[in-house]
Amino acid sequence: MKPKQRLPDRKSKVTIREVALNAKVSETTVSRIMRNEGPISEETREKVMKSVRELGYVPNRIAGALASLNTHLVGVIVPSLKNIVFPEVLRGIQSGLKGNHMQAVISVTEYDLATEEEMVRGLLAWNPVAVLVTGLTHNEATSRMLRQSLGRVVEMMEIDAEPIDAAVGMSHRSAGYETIRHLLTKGYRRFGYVAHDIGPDRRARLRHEGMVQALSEAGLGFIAESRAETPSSVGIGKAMTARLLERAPDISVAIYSNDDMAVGGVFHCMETGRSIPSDLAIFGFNGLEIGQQLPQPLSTVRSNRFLIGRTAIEQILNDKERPGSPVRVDTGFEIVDGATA
Amino acid sequence: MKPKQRLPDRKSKVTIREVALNAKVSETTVSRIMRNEGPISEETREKVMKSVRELGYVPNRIAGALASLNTHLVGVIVPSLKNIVFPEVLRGIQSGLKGNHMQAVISVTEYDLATEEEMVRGLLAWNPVAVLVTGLTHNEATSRMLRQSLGRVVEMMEIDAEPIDAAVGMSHRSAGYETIRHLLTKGYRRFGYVAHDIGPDRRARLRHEGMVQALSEAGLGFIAESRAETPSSVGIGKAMTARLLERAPDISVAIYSNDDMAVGGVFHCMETGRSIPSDLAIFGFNGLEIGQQLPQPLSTVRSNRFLIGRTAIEQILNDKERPGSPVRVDTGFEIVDGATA
DNA sequence: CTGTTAGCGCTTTCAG
DNA sequence: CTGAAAGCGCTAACAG
Repeated sequence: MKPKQRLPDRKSKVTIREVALNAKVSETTVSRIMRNEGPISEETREKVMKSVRELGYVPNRIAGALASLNTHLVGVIVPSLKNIVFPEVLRGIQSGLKGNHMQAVISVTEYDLATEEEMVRGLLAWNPVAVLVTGLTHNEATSRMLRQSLGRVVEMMEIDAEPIDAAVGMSHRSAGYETIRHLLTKGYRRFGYVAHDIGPDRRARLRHEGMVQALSEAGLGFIAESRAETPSSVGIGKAMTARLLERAPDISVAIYSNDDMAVGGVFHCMETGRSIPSDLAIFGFNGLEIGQQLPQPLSTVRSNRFLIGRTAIEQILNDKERPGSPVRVDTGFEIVDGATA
Repeated sequence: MKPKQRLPDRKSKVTIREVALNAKVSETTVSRIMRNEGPISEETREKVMKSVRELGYVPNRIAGALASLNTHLVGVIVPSLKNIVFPEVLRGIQSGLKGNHMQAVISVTEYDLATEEEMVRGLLAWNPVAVLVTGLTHNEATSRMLRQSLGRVVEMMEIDAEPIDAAVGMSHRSAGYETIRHLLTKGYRRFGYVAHDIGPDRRARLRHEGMVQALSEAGLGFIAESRAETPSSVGIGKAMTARLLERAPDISVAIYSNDDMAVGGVFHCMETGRSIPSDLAIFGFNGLEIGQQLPQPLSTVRSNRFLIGRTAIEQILNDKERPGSPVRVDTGFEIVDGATA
């Protein structure tokens, strides 16, 4: 009777201990080699690396993090993945992380501050080196947690208020203000506003405020506004444009809460045979590729999403400690004078 | 001389120890309460929770994970965040994770298998409960690591080959095949193909193979193909369409590697005054919102990205152990008979 | 250049 | 229902 073959136990993890035993060195030495730290003789290194390869050893970062009190984790919280804006921020983050053997733990709030609180609590439990959150508005508990957390905290996207530690983004209020100044210069006087549900979208609200201010300084105001109660999309942009034009057929320019919505406006005009910009001018926000590739490039404001993510990471890489007083980094914006307004 | 005020040390973390001391119970009890596990008297629970709140205790998941040998981490690897497809998969994942107090660690490979290897190694070091990777093709080292890893492994997006543990997605080869069958039924005979750089995009290649097969069975083939050497985008779709039409002005339908490219094709036709579909029919892949909102809804194949992410998570939630033999879950696809072909 | 000794903060038996 | 003891796998001093 043949003895049962002893299969290698899939569950038997190989730890630093096995490697050390196998290579006949101490665990410390193996640890040093795995982290490229401290002086190691070439001979020892090779001997150890041989064992590492033979055994297929993968260091356990959990244990490492606990011992060194340093996770190389960055927590990231974005409100949505629904339009391409936040994935672009994430791309910036990933690009900044690359080569720093740091890892991103990503959570999505769906624009809900209570969810944000939950996500922040969950992230902080992993002792991340830094937490990158979206926006400067949080609920009480979230703010407290972030303030008291040990690592860095970067609030992304906007810089219109005082951050906890650092903010990287642009002034949405100015963007709104400059949008109107730009359109006034071009001679527009009859303004309409088309938006998605901007209740939870503070930055869209700030832009709107900036617009209203600039309009009011010029003795004007929006003739009509049409706001949806759903998140932004091209379809909603179409629908809200139709509604706006019903209410106020005589407006000359429609400003949109963002490019997705504005593209919907463009499509609506195409479908109803309106000429852009003579029958209706259209102005968006973000500067997405799709808008720039339309037969008539969309007039809009370019926000630098990738740069925001990238810069946020650079902030935390440049300085592991919080600055004496909160820092704001302006990644700017740019009016894109397209063909639709 | 006043004694220097003793500020609460921001760096002094509050651990389970402090809570236990403060509440005059053992650490074990605090641990049980924090995890809602085991029988605890109401009295004790309240006493402890009071201390927890007072001290602002946040359990350290690193330590917890090390002790319990269970992180509630799910590693996710996607090739790109550049178009909206993978963010939609991520949304599905996040939606499935919600309420399971699990967290996603996300990495991006930029369609590079060596980068993927690095990312997989990095992720496995955190002992995730599961790893969700994109596609069924990996390099040798990656495959080995995934096979030997302790947790579940779900390969997302395609099911055209044998997975390591489980695959969730659709058959891209069939999608390509069915696309041609559909267009043949509609009477098209003169086919062109427009693509982004599909070298690293195995799924686009599989679709192409399926198309070529169906064409060949009908005694046909692509009259012309125009492929870029860059990732997909609306702009590239425009440019490649122009190039295709130069080479073969007489094709009747252009099939695109995906919707982004196809939308570029639509815009090109608008700009050059071609009628769709009479002058040129256009067919995409993915079923993105933008395509469906065009003045003429795009004819395309709907892939269920959100569902793929969602289902991948459900797989690992349903069964913590790997199935006896690899499982394939088909999330299907659907021909969208739009107005462009 | 290498090893020894203590933990990191929590969970898990196993006893009461 | 509660607690004591023994680690999880690794790293950080500190010696040699």
